[in-house]
Amino acid sequence: MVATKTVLSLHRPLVLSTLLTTKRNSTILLLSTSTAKPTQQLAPNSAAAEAELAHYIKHLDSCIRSKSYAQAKNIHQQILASNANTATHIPDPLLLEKLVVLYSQCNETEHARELFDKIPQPNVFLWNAMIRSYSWNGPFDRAVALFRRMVSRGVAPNKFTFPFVLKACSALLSLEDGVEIHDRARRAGLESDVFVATALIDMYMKCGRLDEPRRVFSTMERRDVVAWNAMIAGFSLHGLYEEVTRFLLAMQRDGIDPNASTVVAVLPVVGQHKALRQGKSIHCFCIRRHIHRDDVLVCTALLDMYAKCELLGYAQRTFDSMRFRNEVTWSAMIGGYVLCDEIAKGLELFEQMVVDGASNMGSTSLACALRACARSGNSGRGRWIHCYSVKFGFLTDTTVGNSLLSMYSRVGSIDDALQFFSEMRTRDTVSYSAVISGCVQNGNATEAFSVFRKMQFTGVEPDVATMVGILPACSHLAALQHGKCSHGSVIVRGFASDVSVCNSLIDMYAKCGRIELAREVFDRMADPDTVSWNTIIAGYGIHGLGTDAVSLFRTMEDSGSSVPDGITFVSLISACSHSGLVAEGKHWFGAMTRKYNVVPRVEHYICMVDLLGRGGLLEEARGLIRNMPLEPDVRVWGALLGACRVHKNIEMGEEASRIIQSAGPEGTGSFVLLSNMYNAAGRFDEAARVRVVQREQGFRKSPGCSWVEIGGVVHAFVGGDGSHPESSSIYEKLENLSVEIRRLGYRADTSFVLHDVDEEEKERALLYHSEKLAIAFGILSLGRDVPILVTKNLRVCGDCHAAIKFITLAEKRAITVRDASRFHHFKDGECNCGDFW
DNA sequence: CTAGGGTTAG
Repeated sequence: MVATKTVLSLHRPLVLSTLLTTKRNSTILLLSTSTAKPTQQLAPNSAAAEAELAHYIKHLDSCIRSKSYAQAKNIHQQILASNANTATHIPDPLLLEKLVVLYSQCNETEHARELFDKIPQPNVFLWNAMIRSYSWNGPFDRAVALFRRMVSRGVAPNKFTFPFVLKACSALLSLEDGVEIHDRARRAGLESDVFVATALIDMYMKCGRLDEPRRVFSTMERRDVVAWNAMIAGFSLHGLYEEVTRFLLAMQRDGIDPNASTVVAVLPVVGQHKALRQGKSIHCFCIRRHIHRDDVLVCTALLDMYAKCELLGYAQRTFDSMRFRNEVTWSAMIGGYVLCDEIAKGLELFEQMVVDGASNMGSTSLACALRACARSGNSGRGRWIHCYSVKFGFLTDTTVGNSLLSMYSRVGSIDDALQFFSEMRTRDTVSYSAVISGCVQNGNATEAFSVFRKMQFTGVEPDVATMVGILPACSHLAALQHGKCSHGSVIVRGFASDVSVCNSLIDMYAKCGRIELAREVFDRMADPDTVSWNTIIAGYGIHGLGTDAVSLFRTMEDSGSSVPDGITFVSLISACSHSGLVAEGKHWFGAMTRKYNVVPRVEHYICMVDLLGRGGLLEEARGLIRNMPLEPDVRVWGALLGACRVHKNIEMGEEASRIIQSAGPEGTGSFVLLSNMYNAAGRFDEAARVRVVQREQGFRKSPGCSWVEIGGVVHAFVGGDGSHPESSSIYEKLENLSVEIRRLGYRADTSFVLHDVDEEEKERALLYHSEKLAIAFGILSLGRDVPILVTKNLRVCGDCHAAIKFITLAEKRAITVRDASRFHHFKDGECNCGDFW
């Protein structure tokens, strides 16, 4: 491009002579006179040059018309290189026009713009070409800016200008610009022009307004397929299945035949609604009209529709029958398998693509395949795709990069995710969000905060998903101050009415011990969805407020707007379980199937076993497992084992643990329980053996850890922790407390100690449990009137539970402990869980 | 026509 510039200016003097003789466009004169220098080379052959140029232009024009862009560019190069006749280097106005059109059509927008800017007074045609180029390739705001400049220069936009600039508005989702341009079109009397009106419909639809398209559509002087398609595509975009079918029928009644684009516009919403019958009839329509045979778009849309309807056989058959496939075809098919949980087949297809469809490989296909890896936990394949992306240059693509981040976090390799994240060249909001939620999912909420801070520092704007990602980090840490801060941020950014954000806020407040604030957020919601109800019900559950959870469920029923799902009943039954409402829980378990058509899944049996087990009905729990229609997995037996441990039923516990052990490595989470069980039974060798097996199989027991937020800073402790700067005073406080509570009647229950050590040692180990450290620090740091909330990642140990009750007496203050199961509100020597947790 | 990050339970 620099070269072009040089050439043009070098030969500028010639322009004058040529133009003076041809007088094609006097404006060029103005351009050139200011910089005109004495010529070193006159143009004796200007007539010949002119002829040659004319020849080139004609050739160029015909190439552009026949869309032979490569050839056209070639001609441009010839003109540039043609030293034989220097006159051909001139910025001839007609040549410039052709070149602007050429490069704008080739989507080399910048190049086109450079040439465009050399034309002092472009005509409408050129403005349109330039605006069109921006509206296709972006930057879209430039199309709008150019439109404005065009208008201010007094050039009247025509019926081609409006569609182009409106397309840019839809890309920008800028309703404001769109409305302004609509106004101009109206004043220009072009509002009901078929092209303009269609573009208006499209723009309004994309910007989320459905009333205006209907109005514009009704005022149109005539409606062609494209206009109908715009309406249908718009409704399809908003998932309005009924409207789509209504317009589809109306269109045919109006004598307009649906075409391939119609079909392509309709099928996504058909798939979305799993309207298989409709989908099949569209398929038939395609066959009748011969519009699907080699149309990649139609076939891909059909394939996708079948996949969304979970008819993978039909999808695959459509896929196989296609003579031509593109990236979308492959991606849709792979994505279909992933959607239907046929992960292995999805990966298989990806492998086939690597062999047979490599030319179609693109970032979307890679993203689909990476999603499959993430879902299957197949980190090997994921890494392979990482390598593939490096090899074939896909790594710079943010979609691929973000998929990799997600894949690594989903398979548990958060370190790899962080490593890759640090190496990424461009990190957008999605990248940050992926890493933040990745950290939280992998249990590292602190890291999530640090990434979040870095994000704000870098100036990448958080969006709704980012906030939904960071709020669980607050929930996890029970970091109320961080949570409130995030809530503030949510309000400032205008996300406060987003349903998912509210759901996360409800969860955050509930888990930070402020159930009343959770309720407030819930009550303010315009229309809570099922997740909202589930979250608030579970919130009451973990606070031991089972009765409130049940009454809330009844309200949900009455409201009728959200239908209870499987998770609702998990939340409800476990709420009953945490409050000892055994009969109530049983009732809802029965009603679940009878009244709500929710098929019990393993999760529900886990809750039931937990409910019965905690209530001491161990036999009944075991009976339930034996009679359950599903295969009980290790988690079910784990729930029984947990109950056996609480109720110290060694025999049944052993039975449960045998079954869990026979399941092999699957029983990861149960290792801890099992080991604790043996420890509680005094069988330290067996307990140790379990831990060895566990280690051999590569499972690390997450260490018991407790934390407390003081002034917005989370202080974490592990058992026997000496790393805290205040350690010496914490231990001193604990020693004093130990004396005090003993005086009040506390006796250590050493059966909770995990190691085979002598009694005195055991007592010391108990004294330094992480929850006690955090509590001691809380007492030291917080004023008497400030409530103490300590969070523990595992269940609070039984000895600590007993000790904390005495501590509330000794210190005359309330203490709240949130463990893996629920909140324990300790006060005046009692706990609201009633020793039932 | 496809595709990247997100909420609820145990």
